[in-house]
Amino acid sequence: MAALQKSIDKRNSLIKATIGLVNNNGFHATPMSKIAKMAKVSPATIYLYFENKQDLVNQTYIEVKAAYTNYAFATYHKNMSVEQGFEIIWKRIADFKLKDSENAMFLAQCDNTPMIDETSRQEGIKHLEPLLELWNRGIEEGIIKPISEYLLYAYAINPLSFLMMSAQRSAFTLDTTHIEEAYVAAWNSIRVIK
Amino acid sequence: MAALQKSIDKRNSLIKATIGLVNNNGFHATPMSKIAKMAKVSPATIYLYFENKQDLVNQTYIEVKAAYTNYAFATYHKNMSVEQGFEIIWKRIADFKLKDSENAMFLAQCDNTPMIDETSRQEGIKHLEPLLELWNRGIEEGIIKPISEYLLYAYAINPLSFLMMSAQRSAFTLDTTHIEEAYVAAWNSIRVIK
DNA sequence: ACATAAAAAATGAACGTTCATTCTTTTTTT
DNA sequence: AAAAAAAGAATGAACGTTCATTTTTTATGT
Repeated sequence: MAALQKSIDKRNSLIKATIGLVNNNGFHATPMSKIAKMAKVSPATIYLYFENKQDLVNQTYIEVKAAYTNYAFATYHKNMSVEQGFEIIWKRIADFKLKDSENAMFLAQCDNTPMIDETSRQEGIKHLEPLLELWNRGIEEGIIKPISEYLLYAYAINPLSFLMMSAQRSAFTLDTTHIEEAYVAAWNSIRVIK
Repeated sequence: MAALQKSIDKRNSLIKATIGLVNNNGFHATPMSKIAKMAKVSPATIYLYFENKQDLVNQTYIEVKAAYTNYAFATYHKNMSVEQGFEIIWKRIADFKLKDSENAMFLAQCDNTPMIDETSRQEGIKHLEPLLELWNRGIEEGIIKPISEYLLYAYAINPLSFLMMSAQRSAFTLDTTHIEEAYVAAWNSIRVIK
């Protein structure tokens, strides 16, 4: 195998191990030694790919966040109507959180703890631009309530994280009916009701 | 001062120190030595009040959760209409999260990490009974959508946590206008729209 | 093609530090 | 004076990171 590919594989397996262990134990309860063991690598090798533990988790965060937003916006185009655009993006996000719940859980933990550097967090937010643009367009067209983007996000998108966490932790199982109901609730919370 | 009162004070200041330090640094990055220092107590003394670090944080969680739900349901009575009841509880919760953001942040972090024992988490959930009862009544009366309590919570209550965290972390400031807008969004997401 | 030497990558063991917890002594209360 | 509470110092384990060596890869000359 080409040396470059081997390097990429090793880095990927380190990132994957980090996600798995942090999900189960939290940042500070996952030692580098365990990450190394899970990735089948020596602890010292991690430091060839990452500066230190903080750098490893920052890079993991940015990478997972990029994969998430790529997936979310993959089928969206700027010439769609606001309703269409919102439904498509919302359902892609739901899809990601259901199917790729390992990654989704990791993002949720990062977004709710002081685990990630502030700069890396900012970097992650940047990727959400298309959604903010869509909302602004919706507000201009009188379709979406003229409220802060924080409120829009809180009611339209974030509840999906909560649902995913509930499904992970309790006996609650998220099926397609729930997703449709959740979509209706999301849309009703942010649209202008006449 | 009475010895009993002194004991209570010492325990309270340990719990307060725990909340402050965990909020800023996370569970595993707050050493017992720092908690002791902030509470003006010897590290050894902590072990007279709590079994170990995990027990300290579990008890802190349960105590804060109880204060939260007490506040949330203080002005609610079972003979209120569903609309009234929901508005009153919702706004009390908003009030708590705004005014007592230290405690609210602590709960948010506990609820989004593997920091708390599963049993303590369950214990915390119990206190929400009155709200679940209200929702069931709302569903029976055809006022609230007949969907899972997880969905109701995700759209009606949890967004407030997200908003509080955003306000803490970014330049975003939550004022009374936002709260009213958020309340309308919450209600529209869970009520039956005719 | 192949042997070989230089370079790079990877390793396991070791280091210094930090932490939760305990032990022994001192202080405070009864 | 006895008992209880509190203290600071000590302990052992675990951690992130680095160091000295070994293994693997790459480049070179035949």
